[in-house]
Amino acid sequence: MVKRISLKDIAKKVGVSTALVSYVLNNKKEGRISKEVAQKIKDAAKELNYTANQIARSLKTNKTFTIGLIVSDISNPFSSILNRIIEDEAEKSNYLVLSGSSDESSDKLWKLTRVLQNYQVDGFIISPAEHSAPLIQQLQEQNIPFVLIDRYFPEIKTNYVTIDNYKAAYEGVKHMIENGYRQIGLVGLDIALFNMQERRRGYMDALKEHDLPIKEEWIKRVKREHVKEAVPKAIDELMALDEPVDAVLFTNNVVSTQALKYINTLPIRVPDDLAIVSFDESDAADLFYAPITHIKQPLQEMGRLAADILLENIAERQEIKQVKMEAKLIVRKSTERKGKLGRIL
Amino acid sequence: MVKRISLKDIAKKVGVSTALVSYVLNNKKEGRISKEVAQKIKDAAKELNYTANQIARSLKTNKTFTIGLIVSDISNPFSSILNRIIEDEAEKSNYLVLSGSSDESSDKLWKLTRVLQNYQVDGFIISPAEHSAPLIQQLQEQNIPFVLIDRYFPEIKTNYVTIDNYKAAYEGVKHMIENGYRQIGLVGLDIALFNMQERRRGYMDALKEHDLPIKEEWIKRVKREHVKEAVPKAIDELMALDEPVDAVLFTNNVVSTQALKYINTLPIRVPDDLAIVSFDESDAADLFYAPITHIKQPLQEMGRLAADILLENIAERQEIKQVKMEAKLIVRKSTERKGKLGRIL
DNA sequence: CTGAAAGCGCTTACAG
DNA sequence: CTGAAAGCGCTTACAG
Repeated sequence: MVKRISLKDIAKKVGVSTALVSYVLNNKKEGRISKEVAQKIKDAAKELNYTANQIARSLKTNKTFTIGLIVSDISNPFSSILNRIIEDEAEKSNYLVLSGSSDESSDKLWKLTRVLQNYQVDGFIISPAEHSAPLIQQLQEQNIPFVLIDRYFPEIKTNYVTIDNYKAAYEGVKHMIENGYRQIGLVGLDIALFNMQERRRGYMDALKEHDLPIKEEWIKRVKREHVKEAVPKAIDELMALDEPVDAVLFTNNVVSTQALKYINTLPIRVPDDLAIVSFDESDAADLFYAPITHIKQPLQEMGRLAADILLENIAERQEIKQVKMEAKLIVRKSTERKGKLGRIL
Repeated sequence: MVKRISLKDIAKKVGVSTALVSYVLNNKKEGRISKEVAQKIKDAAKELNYTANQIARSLKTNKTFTIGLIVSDISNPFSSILNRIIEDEAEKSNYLVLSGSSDESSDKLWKLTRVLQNYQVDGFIISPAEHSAPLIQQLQEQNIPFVLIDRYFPEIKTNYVTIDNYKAAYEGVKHMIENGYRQIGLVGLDIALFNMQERRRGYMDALKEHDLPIKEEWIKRVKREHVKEAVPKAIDELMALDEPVDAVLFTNNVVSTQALKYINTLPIRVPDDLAIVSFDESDAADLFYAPITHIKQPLQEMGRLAADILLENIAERQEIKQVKMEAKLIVRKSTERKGKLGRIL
């Protein structure tokens, strides 16, 4: 490495103190420093190609201009898109994003927050793993600025930005009911998170309020680590019932993508044999032979708002903000009115 | 924020110097410190829940245990998967990843390296933007440890990990020729990068060596900023020629996904009317009604190797390593032998 | 208008 | 076996 230029180098070159150099370069005490000296310092800095050592500055100021982003898996499109949005929003305020993946493990989440705290990040945006309520509670007690995104714990009073998962699921199921489907199943992740519970609750209430039966065997939960095998199995089971489902709600994008890939290989037709609504946009949902009706989360708004709330809280402690946005049901071919295709063919 | 515990707090509590605490907690001078004192210090650290301030440590040691990852767009699955792989590999050596997106702008790339250098990252993994050769050259001259990934500049001697893009494209096109396709087009990004050139060269050589004509109007380059409109337009043009193509190579995953979505809406059938080979895996390629034959890059190996090379270079300057891996052609329905389907139907 | 000095929280060469 | 001291590169309250 070439030796970095420090304040001292500039001070020596110009023949002033490092203090003066610091003031000038940070535009402090403007007007109280002679224009002439200030210009000399600025010229020297430019000439030497000086940039401040952010580490030294951070040690002194106790501020790093970094935020930690922790999601379940940064390679999941849902997360990587959020990452990019947050990166762009943070950049406007000269913040940098340090990201990490918890793999849905509260243990790993704990470690990550610990490591990132050692790096003195100014705050966190977290999509918490299951069973991580105690950790989140602890962060809250430590008065560390953070915003939860996508997921939150209703029993802990924290900042969060999410969608109304109950309503989103309810609307999706209601839409299928209105289009003539009656045996509606659900396939989701076997994760003890409030947003998943809410999606299930929305599903069940939609059925209930339309006087449709709720059957335990229509509700499938697959383990995150075994999505590849468990999703096909779940679908096979749903279709092999005495009373098979004629529609299904996928409550997660990973499940949905896996399911679509499998269904694509089966002799069942969508929507004739099976209508589908899934959470989240995806290339898979777009490219399935019958484009999938899906619940679109306002990622752009969510990411930006989460970043903004965090940055405000870093600047000055704010009141707790809890934001539930509306998801949008994008209706497409996978839920076309039951019987319609049949009649045409 | 709750006040962080420092070395001083522990030193005071135990009644020793901060130096001793530092030695014990870092397992330096083992055996030369009395077991009894060492234990006391460790107990106190645990009790006070001490973790080292990485910023202070970095200032002193000139080492941050962070690496900067700069790609074109971190929300592109190709990049976000690499990000995750690199994150996991780096974590094994207690490194953290700071990532950023250059948006294919050498200017933004320059800014990002600058900012990340101010944060004293120990090294970089970069997928360079077009026209960024001078910047890369400069990094090299500054003796900053870095590894290029996916893309590199043949005129600059740097570490890199990539695939043999020439061969990958050549094999893909050869495969289509062998399956009976003769009018083979190419749609790629209008980017002045060596890997894109190599893919075009592989495409052209495959045609040449099989005595097939190369027509300028069969080669389409679309602007990255206008993929959504430009890809459909390119495909329309290819199909509207007096001598339309009967096969096409998509040299980039973004182009390919966009193209598949559009082709899905057209009355042309794949592979009967149009055979397709595309670079990179994707859900879109999997879910297209005729699963797409594609060129699979060994992302796992590339990401890990890039991280390993970087970490070795951070530890101690190494000889320059230039790695070209083999991509794998995954043959599927989109390139089924020409006429085969026709005969069966 | 400018500078000397303290201090952020560590590490480490040196001395005893 | 242990500690005093210097120093990493900044910022800033204070003094003049």
